[in-house]
Amino acid sequence: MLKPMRRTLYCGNLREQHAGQSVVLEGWVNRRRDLGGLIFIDLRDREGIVQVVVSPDRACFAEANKVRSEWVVRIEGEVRSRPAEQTNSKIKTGRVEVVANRLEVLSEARTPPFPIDAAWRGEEDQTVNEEVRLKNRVMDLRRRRLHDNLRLRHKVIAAIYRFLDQEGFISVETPYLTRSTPEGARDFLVPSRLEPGHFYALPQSPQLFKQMLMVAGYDRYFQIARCFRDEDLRADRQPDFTQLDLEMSFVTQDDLIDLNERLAAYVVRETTGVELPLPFPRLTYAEVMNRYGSDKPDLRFGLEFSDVTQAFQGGEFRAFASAETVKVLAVPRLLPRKEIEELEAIAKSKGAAGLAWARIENGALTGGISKFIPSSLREQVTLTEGQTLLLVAGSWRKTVESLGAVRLELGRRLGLIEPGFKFLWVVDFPLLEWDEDNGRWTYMHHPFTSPNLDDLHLLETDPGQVRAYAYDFVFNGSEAGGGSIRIHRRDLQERMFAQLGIGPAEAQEKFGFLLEALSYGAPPHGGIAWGLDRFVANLAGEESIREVIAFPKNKEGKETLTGAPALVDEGQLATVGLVVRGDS
RNA sequence: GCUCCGGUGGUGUAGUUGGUUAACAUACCCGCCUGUCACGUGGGAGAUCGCGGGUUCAAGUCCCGUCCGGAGCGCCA
Repeated sequence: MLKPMRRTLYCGNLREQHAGQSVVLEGWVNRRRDLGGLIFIDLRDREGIVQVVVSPDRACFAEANKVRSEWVVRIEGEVRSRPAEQTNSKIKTGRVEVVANRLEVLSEARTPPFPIDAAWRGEEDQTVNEEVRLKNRVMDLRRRRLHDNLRLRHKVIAAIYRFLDQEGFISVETPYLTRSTPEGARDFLVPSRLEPGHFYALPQSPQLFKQMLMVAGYDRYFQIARCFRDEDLRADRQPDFTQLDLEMSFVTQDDLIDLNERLAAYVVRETTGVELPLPFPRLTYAEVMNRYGSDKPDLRFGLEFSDVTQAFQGGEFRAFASAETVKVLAVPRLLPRKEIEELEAIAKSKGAAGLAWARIENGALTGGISKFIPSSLREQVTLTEGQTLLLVAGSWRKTVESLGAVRLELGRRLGLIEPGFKFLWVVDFPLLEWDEDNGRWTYMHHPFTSPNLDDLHLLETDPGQVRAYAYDFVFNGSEAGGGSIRIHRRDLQERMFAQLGIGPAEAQEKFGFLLEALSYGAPPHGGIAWGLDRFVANLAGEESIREVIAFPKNKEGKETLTGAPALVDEGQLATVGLVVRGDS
């Protein structure tokens, strides 16, 4: 009986300093190269790969002959420095190799459905259809890309804990089985067995619990919290996702912004080594909408709009003469007609009536609406040779949002997006916005957001003018977080509910527990929630948050690996008092 | 619910104005090979082109429908 071997270190951690040592390695066969009289095995574990040499004079040569990709083996051998001409600079262990004395197959493996090995040996992974990847997620997770992303995610979370602990924060867990509050997003419901016909809801965020923790005096709370929203998915949206949720008492908006940008800078430094200049730019909602047409502008490129409403006002170009807003984007290229039409389709999808254009060629405006462009336009925009002007006119909101979508598309198409991390704060959001469909005012952030006290007197008389103490945290054009100072006085919270059309009875029924908490001495407080998945995806340079989530759902909300959602048997349904209608 | 894009051996791709045996790389299987590191080399197997229908002498290719996937719109306090 051979004496049992135990792993001595990770394959990927072998270095020249280990030369001469006997080691035991356990891992997967990344690749096998059979030269006939000599076999090389690249052995892999989570830390990387190392080359193992098996020569024909060893008893284990026959075993090494059988081994295939992704088999799990244990190897005992001796570390040896490689001669200079035999080193491999593409891998960190490339200056050493392990001469095998013993090789034991721990598991055989089927041929993998797609290549696993490339990135581990320093090459680029082949792109594989995401459907295939998700169905074979275990094998996909075995690839280096996912290893790197999930470890980055861990490092981000660990850094968050270190920083917030240092700053005196306490992490508290709040429940996942909660009460449905049918405001905002659609809830996931969980039927109750003990009370058939009644339902829990999975939390869309820990919002109300953290506010109650503030009333209870915890002062500084945070949680890495899973949140659930039953809405359609996107590249940056999953039905269950992770927030960094935090809340502080006796603070102002500036205190929160300061703490959070220091946290962001710390996390980015600790995980990537990049130093973010502080403070981050702070732009008002009105500014970002007017200049970039988005409340989450991507500042990795310029291409700002100019307002030319005045120049066209009352002029001969009827479509623009009486428009509430006219905005122009001066694109530093002569765009072909076809491209302008594609951009127009984007503008129209965001509600623009059209996308007007003109080119500046040979010192003159030509094409499109060039003959209608008043000379006074030059007072707002600097025109230079080789530009294409793109113009939208209409209501303020539709104009800026549609031109904002065009700006973003141009940033991508023209390759204007600079590498790096661009953060900013968007502040002074409106408290309320008019809901066309329901003919009433609705909250922009959530109903617990405090109005800016300077605007409080307008709450009933001119609600649209009231600014909120609300702030969004934007990272490379994605909303990485959002927060607000909350209402901490019961009377103001009731006023707010009234303004939202939530009567006293309804307020009591749905939010009585919050109102009661507020009546027992609530401190001024505020907080923020970061979209952790988006934050990590941006750090990793990934387009989709599915790349930083181990077991994500696909576009249809299905988890194809295990097959969720799935039917359940009638007995299970009966237990919770449910019957599924055949027609649904 | 809507718009757009895609679906060809295990994987990644090519496939022209419709034309004969659906091509290439890689992976896989079997040989040969003692310094490779995407080893090399010789051979082999592997796709009814997502599915159904239509047009045509002839469809991977054109048309219609449908399924699956992705990007976006709506939606997401």
